[in-house]
Amino acid sequence: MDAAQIAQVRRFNRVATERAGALSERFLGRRRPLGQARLLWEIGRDGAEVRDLRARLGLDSGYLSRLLRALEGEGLVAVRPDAADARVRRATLTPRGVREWDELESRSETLAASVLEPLSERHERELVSAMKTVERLLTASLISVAVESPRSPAGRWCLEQYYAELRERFDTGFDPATSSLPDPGEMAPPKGLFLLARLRGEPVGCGGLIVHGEEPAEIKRMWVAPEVRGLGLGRRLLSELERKAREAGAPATRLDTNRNLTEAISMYRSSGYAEIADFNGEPYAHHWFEKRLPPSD
Amino acid sequence: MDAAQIAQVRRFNRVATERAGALSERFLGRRRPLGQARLLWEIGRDGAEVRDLRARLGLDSGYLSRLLRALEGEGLVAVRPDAADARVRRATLTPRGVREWDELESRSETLAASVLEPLSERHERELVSAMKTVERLLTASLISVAVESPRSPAGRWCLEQYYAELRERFDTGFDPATSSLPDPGEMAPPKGLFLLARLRGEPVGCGGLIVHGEEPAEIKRMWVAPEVRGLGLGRRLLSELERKAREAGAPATRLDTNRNLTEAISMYRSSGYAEIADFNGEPYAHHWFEKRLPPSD
DNA sequence: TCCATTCTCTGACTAAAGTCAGAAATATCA
DNA sequence: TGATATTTCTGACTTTAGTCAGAGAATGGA
Repeated sequence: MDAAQIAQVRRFNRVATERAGALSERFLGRRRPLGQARLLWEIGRDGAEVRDLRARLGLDSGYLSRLLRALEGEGLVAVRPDAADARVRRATLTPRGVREWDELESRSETLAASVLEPLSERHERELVSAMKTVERLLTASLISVAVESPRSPAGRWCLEQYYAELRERFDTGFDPATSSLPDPGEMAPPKGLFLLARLRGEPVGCGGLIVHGEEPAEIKRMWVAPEVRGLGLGRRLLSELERKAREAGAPATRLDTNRNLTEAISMYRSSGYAEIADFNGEPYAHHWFEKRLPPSD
Repeated sequence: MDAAQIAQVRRFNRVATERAGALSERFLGRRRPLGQARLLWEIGRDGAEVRDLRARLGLDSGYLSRLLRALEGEGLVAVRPDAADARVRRATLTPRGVREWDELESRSETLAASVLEPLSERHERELVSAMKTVERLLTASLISVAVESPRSPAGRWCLEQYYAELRERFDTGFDPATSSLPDPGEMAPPKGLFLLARLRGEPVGCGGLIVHGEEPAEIKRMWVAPEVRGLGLGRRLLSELERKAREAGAPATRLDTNRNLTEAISMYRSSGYAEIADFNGEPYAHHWFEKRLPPSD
């Protein structure tokens, strides 16, 4: 990452912000304040719970309440208590609100079209394909990886997804109880740790590490959500776990895997893992890998 | 331009705006209001005239004045009358203001670096190159083309740039008086028209058309500023002029050019122009071209 | 020299956005 | 059942952003 690359990112930010400015003018184009327009948009055709809106837009509850009253006053929105939990309230669009929403939608579409309109067909295709790349990789860079507890709701959810995928992909199905997989508690200090990847707050991947003192550390339960595959998250989790293992003084990392997880196997090989003999007797595994770690400094 | 392309542009807008949001938080990160921070940034290390700031930021003069007073009050900015014209005032940063500006600069750099930081080297290169493409083509799509008077300040400026370039590139130099180039007045209704291309308000290209009734119309003084070459503006101007000629009932468009303007010649050829005999006796020309126009409907 | 124009500033506003401290209703759990 | 937490709402604010009219100084051109 050199200065020229950073300068390019900054130039890009400037131009993209200029265009994004046009986007908020799309909202401002209506005579409605931006805050109200954004809220109307966020409620959407299907409606939304007020607490969700608060979280998504990051608004103060008092302020949000007032915005809702304003939209209600204009006959665009109706707010009713939730059937299941009467503390929670749901906002839905009235027929007039839906018309207004459609109008915003169509403005947004017109704006997008106006970006392509002045370009020749060749440049148009070139721009769309570059935008696709930028969107994909910008999304990748929005993913944060941090140590969390495997017992947290997000941690449990990822592990559940992981098991479900194994059940589906292994020839024999998969039952966590039969596997020699460690108890979640093992992936917590002092014996190990658990990394969780999040995109916009939602969990999208995980990976566990178990440290065995001077022996090689074990990498377990690496999982990446299907919607973010191909963005390099697997490799990122892997190298982060290796770093943590090195910091803990492990001379190497080891892992096992099933023959059906072909992408994982090729990622391990290309990340410097060499196949070794069965070291843990895991009944679901067909391959065992190890990577020597350079000493931490 | 199909629905899938438009959808991609919208997805891109969403993600890029999300990142751009981080950008305004960079400003908000300081405890200073966004408006003040933007102004401080825009004044820059070299200072700026107040009227320029007003134009660049698009602010009301009263509002700008108050923002300047606020920054002055904090000891970040000094405003002094311009030496040449005492109506104009220049804003410059005080040493403290420079420190503040450097802080914003470094925040912006850190933000840009944080976009690349989570990516592998391969993805990093891929992202930077896609950003470059997006920036280039988004800039192209920000260029507006409109009919203006060739006598307007912007029109004159473009023509002057055009002449200067011919002087430089023609083997024989160039003197508008010797050329059979038309008087600017001819490129105005009813005999013709003049197109001017602008990027963020600044003129970046032009092209004139002279209509000869039922005879082929003539295209004259096509010029594209060096900094926006390669973005398809020449072709855009050309096809717009052809459209105007067709609307005026011309059966064809004609033009002449000098042998040294090789990019122009190849653009004419690839746009459907065929070489014809000298039709106007222009002393500086070596090639004459014509393109038949399908009748307008 | 006078008149129109340019440029900046001040005073007097408004609207939008956001904050904070409770109150009230409902749900959850020991 | 009671204590605690969650969710939304209202009232009473502040700050930011922006508009508009007009004053006053300086300039440029007839």
